[in-house]
Amino acid sequence: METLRERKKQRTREALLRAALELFTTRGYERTTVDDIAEAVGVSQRTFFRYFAGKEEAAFAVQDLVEERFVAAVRARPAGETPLEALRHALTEGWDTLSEAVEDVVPVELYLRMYRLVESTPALLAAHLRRSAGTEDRIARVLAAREGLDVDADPRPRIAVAVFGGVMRVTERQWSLGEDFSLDAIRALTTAYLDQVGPALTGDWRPV
Amino acid sequence: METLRERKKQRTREALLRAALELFTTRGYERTTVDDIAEAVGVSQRTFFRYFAGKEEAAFAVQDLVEERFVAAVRARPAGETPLEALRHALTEGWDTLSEAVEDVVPVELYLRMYRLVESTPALLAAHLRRSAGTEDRIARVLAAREGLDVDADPRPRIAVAVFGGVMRVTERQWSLGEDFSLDAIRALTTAYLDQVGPALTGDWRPV
DNA sequence: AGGCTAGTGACAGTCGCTGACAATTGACAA
DNA sequence: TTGTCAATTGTCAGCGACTGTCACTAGCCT
Repeated sequence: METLRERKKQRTREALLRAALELFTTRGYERTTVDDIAEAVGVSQRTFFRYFAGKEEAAFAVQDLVEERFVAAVRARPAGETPLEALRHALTEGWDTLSEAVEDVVPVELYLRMYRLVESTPALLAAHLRRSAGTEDRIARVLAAREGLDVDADPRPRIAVAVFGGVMRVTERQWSLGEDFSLDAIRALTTAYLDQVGPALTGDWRPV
Repeated sequence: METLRERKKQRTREALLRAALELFTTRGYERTTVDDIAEAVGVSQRTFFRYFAGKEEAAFAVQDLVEERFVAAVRARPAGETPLEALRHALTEGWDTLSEAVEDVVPVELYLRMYRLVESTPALLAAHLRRSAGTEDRIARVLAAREGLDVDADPRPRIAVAVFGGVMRVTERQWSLGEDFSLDAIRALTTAYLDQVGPALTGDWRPV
């Protein structure tokens, strides 16, 4: 029971988002102007900026959704799990249900193409890393709360999350450089790399 | 035995850099225009862009130097050390000799003020994280070479560096939020946090 | 039906940044 | 010294991201 106005706004936003991602992933991020996006949807440039604070925000609108789900998933993990277990399970669980969640907004395939584009576009990579830092901060707070610690007094929550996040970034990069751009591929890579944290911190890196 | 032209260029670049950092740290990064910097030095805006690719490059010119030294330090570490030992020692060694290295270009105090500004300026933080990612990549290659591994086949070098880098970012953040902005403070924080990696990855976070 | 207001377009302006061209200034040989 | 060449710089024009302003239109509500 929503008003016509709201439906119209929703549709405009969705059209802008989809057009933006489509243009970004085909033509490239830098080579896509805001005017291009606005024109593709048939609105003025000014209207684009009323829906998105900038190109960047449009580029990460879906990613926002995904990360929000991840934070929620961590929060929902049973208290019996250790922090790292909670992170890991929340993550794999997130991959499992990602398709349905994303598909509500844009085709998953478009999201994955965008995800790859981020790695190869310096401006987007920078934005992504900064946003990840923000998400990591929130997760550190969740973990600290789970364990009854003060996140500002005890560095362990932040460090654990930073380590986890670091591995995820390596994973993303490797995935985007590979040839299998499926969800299964990134899921497999994720677990494989998380298993390598222990060995990586060990002194002896005997060739495998 | 350098020509007058070269000396003049050197002085212009130095003046631009110093003016930029001074303005950034007093007025703020976003609130400083390139015209401001150029005018402070008495050159045209176009000339600024002939010395620096953009505001960002000026902001990180000193940091470039510092990171370059760090990479070199890692490369110079004795082969007997484990990868993590090498990183840690290169880092603390870097702090020890930072003043002399930086002071050749700008006052250390200015550099440290800039370093703090990065944490509180989203645009700079994003740029910093992207640049750090680049540095981490280079270090991963150095470590892989040290251990005779293929950095693209074995994920351990990248993971180890990502973990190390993650801890460093947490350290930087905490330092910039604290009250002691001395080099000693950041050095102490660095070693303290690195010692927390083990405990942070452990399951039980019993309140201290 | 008519007033109210959210949403939009049109316009002007700022700032980062780039290309092109002309003017200047140091380098170097005659 | 002077003239030539090349490097450095300033000026100007223009693009793209983004913002403020204001008038206008279209949905909402009585």
